[in-house]
Amino acid sequence: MNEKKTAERGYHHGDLRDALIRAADELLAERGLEGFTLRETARRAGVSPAAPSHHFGGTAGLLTEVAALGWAELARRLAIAGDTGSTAERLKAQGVAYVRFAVEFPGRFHLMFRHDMLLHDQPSLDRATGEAWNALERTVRALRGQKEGEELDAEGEAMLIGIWSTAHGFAHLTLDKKLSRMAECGSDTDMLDTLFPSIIDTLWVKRLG
Amino acid sequence: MNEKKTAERGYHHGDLRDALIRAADELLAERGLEGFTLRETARRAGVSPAAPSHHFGGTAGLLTEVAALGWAELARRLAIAGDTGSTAERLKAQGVAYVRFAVEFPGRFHLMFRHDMLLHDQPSLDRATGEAWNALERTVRALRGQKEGEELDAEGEAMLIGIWSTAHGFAHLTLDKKLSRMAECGSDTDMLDTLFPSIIDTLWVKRLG
DNA sequence: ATGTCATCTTTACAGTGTAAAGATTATGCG
DNA sequence: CGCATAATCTTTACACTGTAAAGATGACAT
Repeated sequence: MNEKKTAERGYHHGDLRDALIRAADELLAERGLEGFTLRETARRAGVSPAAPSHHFGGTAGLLTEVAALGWAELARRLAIAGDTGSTAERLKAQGVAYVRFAVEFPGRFHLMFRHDMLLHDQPSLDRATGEAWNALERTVRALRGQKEGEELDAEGEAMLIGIWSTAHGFAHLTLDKKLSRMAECGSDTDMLDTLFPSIIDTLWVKRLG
Repeated sequence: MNEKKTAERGYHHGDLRDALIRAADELLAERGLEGFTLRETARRAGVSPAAPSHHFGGTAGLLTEVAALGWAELARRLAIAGDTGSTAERLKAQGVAYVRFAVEFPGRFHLMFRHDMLLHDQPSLDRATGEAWNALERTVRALRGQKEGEELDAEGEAMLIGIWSTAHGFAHLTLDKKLSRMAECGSDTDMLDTLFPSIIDTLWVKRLG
């Protein structure tokens, strides 16, 4: 670990940029987005409160990099989930993977959608977001028997945004503990493993054959 | 308006509790949830920074009352939307009403689901939340031809949480500007009036009617 | 009228993000 | 090698935040 204090380390950390991103991500995992502070991140990296601003311009700059990592990880999982099985099974697997990601990393997940906290001129963020989106689009395209090249038709677009909205809404409602009161499922894993798949079935699979 | 300064008003406001709730709601409407501060709310009500804590215990207590009002307003709109038309049309109308509420009052909407910002032992909040929920449940029950008394069956519950998740996710994605990049719809009203209804159609109406 | 109690203010404290200026070290160039 | 320059990090300072504690005020019942 690179946790030396200033006295023994000197002024130059050597890998501060990455160390700050890691520290921020860990802090997010421990305390959630609302427990995040820039100063605590700096503390964990063993530097002064103003050090992060030099590398990222400010809080938003640092969080944008963390969000980009989150999107990349989500894209990776969606790609894996959309890799095997029938198209209907893939769609369900991707939905489950989406919600699972949100439940496993609530801090990252919330951050990724906080438009007011991120810098949207950052190419790293845009690219990672696009990849996650494409993973879903590929499955819908396959479901509708459309080639990679041609533009998705209106109903395909409705399906794409529809499935995303469903998974996204379910994830948010789960994290905000709005479902625990009405569904007799106890834990969050119950929700993920039984309730959500049954919703996808009811909404999609049963009707697509 | 009850905006007199301390000098001319004296110590007792007379209606401070309600005035603070109104001021908080307006501040939420103007600057969003992230722009909200307790001190600014107090400033607008013309009282000292510590005055609100006496009535609400702290920030969470005040916001809980505002959230309860938000839930009540949402419940009112859902009840109206679920009042006329076929069951399928009612379901669509309630979905649209849900998203419209979110787009019209982003601050309220975000607050209502911020589990970490609200006091959940407050009966006013619980009651208002339950009413909104019931408005949706009534429609799903009608859709499945079930009486008011009997318990909703598994598929009905899946539909209920499914439609809610879809509307909720779509609302969030819209507010976080995640849909504008891919759908060729320009404004948020476009999303509401054309894109979202088409999603509901694709997901529900076409297959139930 | 008088004491009690709710209401609001004042004061204070530990936090926060970040701008500005200073200290230190790496690095490229003669 | 010697040295200017630039990059990196620290220090200091400021305007905020929420809220706890203690003091001031006035309404109200006895």
